[in-house]
Amino acid sequence: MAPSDTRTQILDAADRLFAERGYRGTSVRAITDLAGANLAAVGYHFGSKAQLLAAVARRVIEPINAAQCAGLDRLLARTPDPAVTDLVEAFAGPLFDVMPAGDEGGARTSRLIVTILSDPAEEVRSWTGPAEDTVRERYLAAFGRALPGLSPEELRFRMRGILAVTAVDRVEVYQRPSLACLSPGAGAGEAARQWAITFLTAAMSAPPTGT
Amino acid sequence: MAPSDTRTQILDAADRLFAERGYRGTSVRAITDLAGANLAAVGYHFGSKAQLLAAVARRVIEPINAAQCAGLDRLLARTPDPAVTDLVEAFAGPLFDVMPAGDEGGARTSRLIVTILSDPAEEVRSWTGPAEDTVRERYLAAFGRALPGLSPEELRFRMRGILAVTAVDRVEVYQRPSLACLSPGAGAGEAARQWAITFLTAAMSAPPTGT
DNA sequence: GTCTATAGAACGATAGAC
DNA sequence: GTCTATCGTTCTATAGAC
Repeated sequence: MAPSDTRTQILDAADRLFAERGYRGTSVRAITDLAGANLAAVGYHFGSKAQLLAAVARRVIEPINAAQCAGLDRLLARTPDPAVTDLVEAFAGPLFDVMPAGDEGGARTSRLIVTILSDPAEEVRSWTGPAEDTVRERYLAAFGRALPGLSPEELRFRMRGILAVTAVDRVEVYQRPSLACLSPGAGAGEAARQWAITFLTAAMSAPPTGT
Repeated sequence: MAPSDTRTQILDAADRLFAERGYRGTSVRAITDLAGANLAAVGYHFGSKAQLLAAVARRVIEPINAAQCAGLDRLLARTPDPAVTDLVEAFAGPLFDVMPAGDEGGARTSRLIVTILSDPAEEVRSWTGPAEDTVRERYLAAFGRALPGLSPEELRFRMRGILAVTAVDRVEVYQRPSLACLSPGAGAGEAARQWAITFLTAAMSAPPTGT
């Protein structure tokens, strides 16, 4: 129950190693070594390596979903038809907020998310629940009201664009800091957040593509 | 030398399997089986599994780079300061053109690219050459002239956005066709291409983010 | 250039003592 | 809940015959 629980230690170690080396690139032995636990502890607490990944994925995704949901609720309490820029901020913002450990931690978490989402293995994709789809559908409806005239297909394309821009940006910053062109000091993460909102608000607000 | 060369057969099989299962999820045995070759042939022709990946990566990336480069040359031959939308199309277009095998082949190639780019292993990242950076720098300069007032950092952020949107969109279409919301018939790929140009032109043209 | 055979190492999972 | 020990599998790489 304490935060230094073996189970929690394993989750923390797996979070870090899956992000840094990918799912297949991380052995159970590496995780338990980093966690200071025994090899058999993963089997005992999680059942298998794949179920450990599912637990890690849920732990990182759920707060993001909750924040996205709460943000939309807050907007809708003010007005039934929020502006595009507010929807963008409410949806993309939580992706910049993940992890309290500052810039490196946040980028590592984004790295973890992309690692999970981009792994083709069935094993890696089986953690997903219905909550993510619910949130996305709610935003889809809100964006649809804010952008009448946009076909559902093109709207969905643009929603994917939001995810792509937020996730990939932070991954690159983490993987190749020399290319980041961000001063490593404070504010870099905040700058990227504002750039993303500018970029995505303009993109979402574009007139529908003509036939 | 013939197209049914063992070496080429192995490259084709590796291209497909790396895209479908990732680098670590693909064994050399699976590749040689699909290629109708012997297990030892990979060692003989490429030296190692990692060097085979490098050959696969170069084979798929180089035509894209060449097309991006040629597209920029064509624009610059007309005017020294091309419009943002033309730059977007010249840069992103080749990412939609990859592979002649139609929509499925193109999406699989995009999947391969994302698999390669998102794999954290050093082994997987070592294929890269200086050509990609050169093309990107040339576009960066052209976009910089078309978008004065944008800081180099924000411009670079936006360039990453282009890559993110084009790559992730096609990956999702390939991984989860049920979510694609594209009619599987002809024109789906072309629609996505146009949507991307609309989306990205608006995003790139956004006014600079204020401090 | 192609093949067989195998070395040598790492992996995930688990049985069973404590 | 934690540990040791190990089983059975799979992997890449390569030596050496043809």
